[in-house]
Amino acid sequence: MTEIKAIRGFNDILPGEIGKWQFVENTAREVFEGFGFSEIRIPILERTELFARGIGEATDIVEKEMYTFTDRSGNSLTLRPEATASMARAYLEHQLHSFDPVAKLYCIGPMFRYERPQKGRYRQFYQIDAEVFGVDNPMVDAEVIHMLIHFLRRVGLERLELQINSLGCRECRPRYREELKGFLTKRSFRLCEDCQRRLETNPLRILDCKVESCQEAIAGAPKVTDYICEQCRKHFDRVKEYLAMAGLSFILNPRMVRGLDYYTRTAFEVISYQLGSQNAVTGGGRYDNLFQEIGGLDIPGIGFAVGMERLVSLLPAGKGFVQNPSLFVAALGDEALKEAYRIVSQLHLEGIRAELDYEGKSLKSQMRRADKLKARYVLIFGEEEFKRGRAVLRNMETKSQEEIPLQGVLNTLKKRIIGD
RNA sequence: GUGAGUGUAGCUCAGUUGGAUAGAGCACUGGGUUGUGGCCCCAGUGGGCGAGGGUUCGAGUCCCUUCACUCACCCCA
Repeated sequence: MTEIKAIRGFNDILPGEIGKWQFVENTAREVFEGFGFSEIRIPILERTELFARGIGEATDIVEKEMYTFTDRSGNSLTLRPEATASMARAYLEHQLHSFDPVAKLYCIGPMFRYERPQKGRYRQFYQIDAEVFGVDNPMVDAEVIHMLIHFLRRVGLERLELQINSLGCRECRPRYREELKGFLTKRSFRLCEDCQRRLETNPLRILDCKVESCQEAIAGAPKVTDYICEQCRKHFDRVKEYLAMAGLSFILNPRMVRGLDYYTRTAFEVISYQLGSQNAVTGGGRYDNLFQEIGGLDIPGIGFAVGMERLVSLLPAGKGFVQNPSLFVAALGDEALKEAYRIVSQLHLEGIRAELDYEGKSLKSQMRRADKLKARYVLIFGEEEFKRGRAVLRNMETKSQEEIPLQGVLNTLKKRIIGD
């Protein structure tokens, strides 16, 4: 029998680290709700077409990274590679705009992309998504970014860098694209192999190529922000203004490019230099064309996705996320063990973490286990005391112990455990 | 999809120019204290060296193939 292991890029999150995940999720819920967002849960499977149209046929995600299969009735389905398209679909399908044109939604859950795993990148990975549909006012751009930064601070992350850029709209971006292409074509002999190809497929991507010779070739290249139209320029100026009003500092990165087709105007990323090569903890932006691609209505949107495993990996180690038992009951002898079981069961009903040894091992080994589990108290429940109607309660930290009567043990224990 | 690195007990690793029953520390179990933890001491369980093939009298050590993991590229959270 060969051992069955989890498939490539799919990881288990074990009890030792789950505390961090719960902490991050709880903080996100609290912060986002405070900013007026509501949770939405969407399916993990969608019709392939939703992503193909929403994200863009020519993107890497759609071209080579989707988990797509045909179900038993012949429909092409895809495990969601991101949440935004599904959230937009849900918004349209249930006509949420008829309740209020502005919808502030967030969603937490796994995404799937068939990529080669590496540090900070897995085939199943978790994202926290927040989106605002229905407003294109720059004030919302700033508000969303403000919420994001506030969330990251609440989670305890320091030394992060907020980068912003404007990608222009469908009117002005093509102009810039041509301009850039023209500039780079003259210097194409200095570009790496990948960038030679990108010159045709996606010239903007060349801007953040890491190859040195490419960086040199890019020097002096036209900047997006110099080519965007009047409306886009105004929009971007207001975003910066509102960000400043919120007291946020940011770095303008005219070379930041987003890989999904639907992004327009504001784009942003939060970078950590403590991560590996995949250093974006979160990324997002405005997408005023997405809705038209998938449904027809002209609804603007803006949002971001936080990469949970990247975020969790930045959290300080330890920090009391592990839950330890409050009480360990060490019983000796069958009768005492039965009584111990009764007591522990009662404590569980009160929500008190209590453990006992089921195997009837020696007191020494039970004490060892209690110590290993870092139990605060041990109730020693031997046959002698049991006959006398008493038990010994030991405080594992102070090493002091006292004899308590069996009558009313539950109350005594509750008082001791909850009391301090 | 491409490239590089790694693959020996649950974990971290050591295994000399291929040589005799594969090691250490930690962890685990038991004992030293016939009913008491974390330190210490003693003992024990546990792998046949990712898998398959080859070279050889003999391979964890050499060659080939394959798989897995890691990091990086592409791209993204």
